[in-house]
Amino acid sequence: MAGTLSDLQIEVLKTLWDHGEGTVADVQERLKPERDLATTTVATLLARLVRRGVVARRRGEGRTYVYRAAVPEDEVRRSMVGALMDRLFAGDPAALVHHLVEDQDLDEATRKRLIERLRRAAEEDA
Amino acid sequence: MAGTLSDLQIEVLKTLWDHGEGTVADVQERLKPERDLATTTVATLLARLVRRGVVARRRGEGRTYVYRAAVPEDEVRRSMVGALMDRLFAGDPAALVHHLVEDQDLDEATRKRLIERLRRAAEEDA
DNA sequence: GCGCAAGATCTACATATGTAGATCTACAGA
DNA sequence: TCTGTAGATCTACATATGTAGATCTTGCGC
Repeated sequence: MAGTLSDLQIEVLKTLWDHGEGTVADVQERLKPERDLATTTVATLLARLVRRGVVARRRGEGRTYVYRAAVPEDEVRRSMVGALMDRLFAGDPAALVHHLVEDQDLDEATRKRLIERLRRAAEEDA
Repeated sequence: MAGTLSDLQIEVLKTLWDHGEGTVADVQERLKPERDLATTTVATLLARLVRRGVVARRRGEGRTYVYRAAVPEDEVRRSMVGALMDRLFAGDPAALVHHLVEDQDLDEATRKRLIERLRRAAEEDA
């Protein structure tokens, strides 16, 4: 139930998933390396995410609000990967894997590791 | 170089990939089962995609334009899967596969088939 | 040759997003 | 108590998208 989230929105959520809850200033700080946004911009982003229900907030020290993700990372992954599969791979996960191995432009090392992982995944299941 | 494409935009492209080039009317017709859009709406969508460079057009019979995809499906897949991997799986394809097997909500049959495919993919490589 | 209808293009509006200045408010320190 | 300021909220604007009515154009049938 995460709906579609934009790149930036996911980056914001990521800071919350990875570093736990945080104030507007915290989030701004964490995003800094990637994108240097004004404090108000970050505040707006968080406010919108709260309105959407994917982020929640509580009072912290003083008047400050402390934000936290209201949806777990897996759920967002599930929903977004699902959407992508539906749209581009007719909902077939195997097709996506196939694409990963065949068409995605992976360097040799990565490819090797991926195949290895696939083998393991396939085995440890069964 | 496909940038981000919306759901609807992909559906439009899909009609072109799957059925080959077509006029506005054709595309509208093909989209009908999914979304019943006005002719002008489809025309607008196509015009915008042309402006973006992902769709091209040529003159057909009379004054009609015939549209065709200007980017191949794999490229769009590559670019969109790549973006998703970067955003949600730190660019690690193995993590995405892991997610597919572990967290994606697949029914038993699909899961079985997927594992089988993984095994095959892993073997036929190496 | 002429008018009409089919198709192209223009204009328009709502919502979402990226971005941030302008304000408002209330807490901590003088 | 008064006030500066940190932090929250409001307002604003550009672009993208979903959607389609209003026009404009022109090839075709008569």
